[in-house]
Amino acid sequence: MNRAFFARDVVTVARALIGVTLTIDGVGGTIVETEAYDAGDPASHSFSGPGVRNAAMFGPAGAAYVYRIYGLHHCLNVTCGDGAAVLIRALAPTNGVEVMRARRATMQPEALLCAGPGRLCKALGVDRSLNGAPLDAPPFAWRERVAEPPIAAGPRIGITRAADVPWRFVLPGSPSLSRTTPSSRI
DNA sequence: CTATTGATGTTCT
DNA sequence: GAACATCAATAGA
Repeated sequence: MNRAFFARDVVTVARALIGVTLTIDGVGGTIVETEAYDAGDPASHSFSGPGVRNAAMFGPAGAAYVYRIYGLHHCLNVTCGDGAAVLIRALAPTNGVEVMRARRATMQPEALLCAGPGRLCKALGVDRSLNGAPLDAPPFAWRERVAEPPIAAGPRIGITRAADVPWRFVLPGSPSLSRTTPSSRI
C-alpha cells in the first residue's frame, strides 16, 4: 500500500479500502466500513477551510488524520489530498485480538471490538499522537485484498449536513459494522 | 427491539 | 455558548 493508493478520488479510495487489512503495531483487522468526506462537502471538517484541527486534511495524501470527538473518543481518517479524507469506521478483528480486548474497558464479542470509529481507535491504540503520520511507514501496515469484495453504499452516520449523500461504504452483512441491528443494517 | 441520556474536550461563532 | 463524523448504560415496549 503506497501513497499513490491514497492520492485518488476520495470515493474511489473509500471503496478501495473495503476488504483491506490494516494493522497498527501488529493489532488490527479487515476494514468493513468507511465514509468519504471532501472539501466541497458541507459535512466535512475541511468544508470551512484549514484550521487547527483539520490541518492534516490539507496536507499530502497518505497521512493519518486523527481528531477527538465529543470530548471522549478519537476517529481515524486517511487523507486523500486537497481537503479530502476517508473515515475508517469499522473493521473485523484479525490480529492482536487479546490486546484489543485489554484496551477496551467493557467485555465485548470479538466481532464488535472495532465496530465503530471510537471503538476502533480505542482497540488499536490510536490517539492524536498519530495525527499527520505517514501511512506507508510503521506503526501502520497494510495487506491488500485479493479480490474486490461486494460493497454496499448508503448515507453517512451521525452527521446533520448533507445527510442524504450516499458516501458510506460497507461489506454487506459483516457482523463488525457500527450499526448491526436488522433495521439499520444496509 | 427502540429511544433516551450522561459523560466530556476542542473548535468555532 | 453551541456544536460535535460517539459510546455505553438504562428504561420501556
